[in-house]
Amino acid sequence: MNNDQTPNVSNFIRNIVKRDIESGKHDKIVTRFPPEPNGHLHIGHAKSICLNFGIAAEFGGATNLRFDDTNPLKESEDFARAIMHDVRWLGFEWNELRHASDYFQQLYEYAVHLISNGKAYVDSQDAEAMRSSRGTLKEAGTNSPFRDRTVEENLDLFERMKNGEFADGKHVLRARIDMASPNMNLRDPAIYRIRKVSHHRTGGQWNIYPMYDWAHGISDAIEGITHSLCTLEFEDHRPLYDWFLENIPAQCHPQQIEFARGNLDFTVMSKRKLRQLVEEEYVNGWDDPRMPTIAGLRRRGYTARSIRTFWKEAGVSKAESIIPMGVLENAIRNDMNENAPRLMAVLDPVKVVLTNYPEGESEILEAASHPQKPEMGSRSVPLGREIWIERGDFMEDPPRKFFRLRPGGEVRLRNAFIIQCNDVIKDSEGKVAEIHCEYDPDSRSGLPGASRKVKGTIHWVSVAHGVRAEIRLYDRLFNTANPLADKQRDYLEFLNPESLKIIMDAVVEPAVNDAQPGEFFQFERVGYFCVDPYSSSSAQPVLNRTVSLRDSWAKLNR
RNA sequence: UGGGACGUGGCCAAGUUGGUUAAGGCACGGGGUUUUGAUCCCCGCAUUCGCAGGUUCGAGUCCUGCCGUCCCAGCCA
Repeated sequence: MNNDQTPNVSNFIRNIVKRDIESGKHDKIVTRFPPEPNGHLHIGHAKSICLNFGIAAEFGGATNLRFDDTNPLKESEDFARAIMHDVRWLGFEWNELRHASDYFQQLYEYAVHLISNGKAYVDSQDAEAMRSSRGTLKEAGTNSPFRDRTVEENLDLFERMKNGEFADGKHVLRARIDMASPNMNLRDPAIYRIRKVSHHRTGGQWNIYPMYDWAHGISDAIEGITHSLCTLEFEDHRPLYDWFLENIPAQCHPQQIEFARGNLDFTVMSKRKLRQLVEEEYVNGWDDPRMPTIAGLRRRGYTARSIRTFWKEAGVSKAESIIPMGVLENAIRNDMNENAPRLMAVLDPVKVVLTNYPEGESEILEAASHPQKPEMGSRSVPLGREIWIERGDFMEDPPRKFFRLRPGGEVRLRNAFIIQCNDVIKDSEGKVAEIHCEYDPDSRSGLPGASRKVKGTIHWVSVAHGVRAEIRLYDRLFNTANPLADKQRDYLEFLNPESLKIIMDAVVEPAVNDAQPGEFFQFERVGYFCVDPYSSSSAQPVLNRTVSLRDSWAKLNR
């Protein structure tokens, strides 16, 4: 239920694909995931990845990874590498790796074809003139004075654009469609612009670069894509997508289908904003565990499976929606609950002395790695006369229904003994410094005396054996559900100042020393944590909190 | 009367060409098990599908009108 066994939910795209296969329109489907290599992938891209790769896999088709690298000003090989890594990490392998830039020559030839048929022309207006003659949403645009150049002149000019004879912005190639169209995309859209800059893959080979609309559909056609899935904002571009393919000798005509992006609350998802958070150092890089990027989620401890399951359960539709962060958190909890070995860690330690425990002695207890899965084995947990417990697990004057330790009260130490509190030692400020308890030797886990009913069970770590660790407590990046809702205020004002709390003196049971970077655990009664892949060392383990456990006690006290 | 789309319980979302009682998940409420106040297991949770009319023996599914929300005026993708 919390793995890839989750049944596929029916959605309108799957229905279209299914129908196309049953009707024989296609006997094999081909999809593509087409990121622009100008930033890192985020959880929203994961939806598209899961959809494109998932649906092709389900129907025995193939999916290409294609970089939409038509704007050399913004793109880089570094981003491309990071994207490939993230796609693979998510668990998908592409059929072929392609680039829009692989098709630059073909795209150019098709443009010449368009010009030759009088369907495109070189416009020499400047950007400002083009903008003002485009009209408005309610008024038609006006034709460019260059719209009726001869085919020969257009051909000549376009070739010279390609050859680098003109400066950036001097001319642009436009499709000749309809300046009065109610659809702004059809008002003679630009298809080539001059950019005398080096491209990360084609170098200085080109002085002109195709626009998205021109490059995308043709790339789809070249690759034999059957279903070109994209987000809702491209709905208005579909008539243009189709117009282009109808006006070139394309070998196939893919169907563009739009679906709603996936949004999450308490975060932002635009590449521009994520880049700002990184560049202005509101976070520590693209892979900061608070970021909704794939890299951030990975470092936070999210598994690829949990992300896949999350999107599978969220479904795909055309209705714009914002999914609560709690749903994503629930996905990783389910995965971790199933697969995370259990350990004990004390985040806010207070010392307990077992006064009837022999001085200088200790013992090794065996504790199951998972309460419901004996096959996951066990680990050794040392216990001595002094242990750390959570400060919050003791109260001198507790409220009703407090099941933990109190003066005179009994509590079970997880995997160990039942103890009873006899004395409380305080420091000069009245803060609890030490709690004195007696333990019941007959109540050790596994012994008959352990079956005694005790209201509460708390976790603990031996003072003599515990390992000091740095623990990073991550919380939501923003303190409001929709940081963009308030148009008067900048979204940065809603950054949660408590999104990261660092605890330097937490204590973890020694089994943590065997942990590898990236490995995850449940710290019982606390939450799910993973070993930070970069900062952690055996001398000073660093653990990131992925997500806390559900806490109905805390909820009750809210 | 610019154009394009969307509107099913708190949040997602399924609803085959109109046909008996509107899936499922999350959240929420109640109960049980439990050496994690975790997990797990039961039970409950829309007489109603943005609103108003209409067609029909029968409509969330068809028609008309209205309301609300989102997208489009980059030589970005």
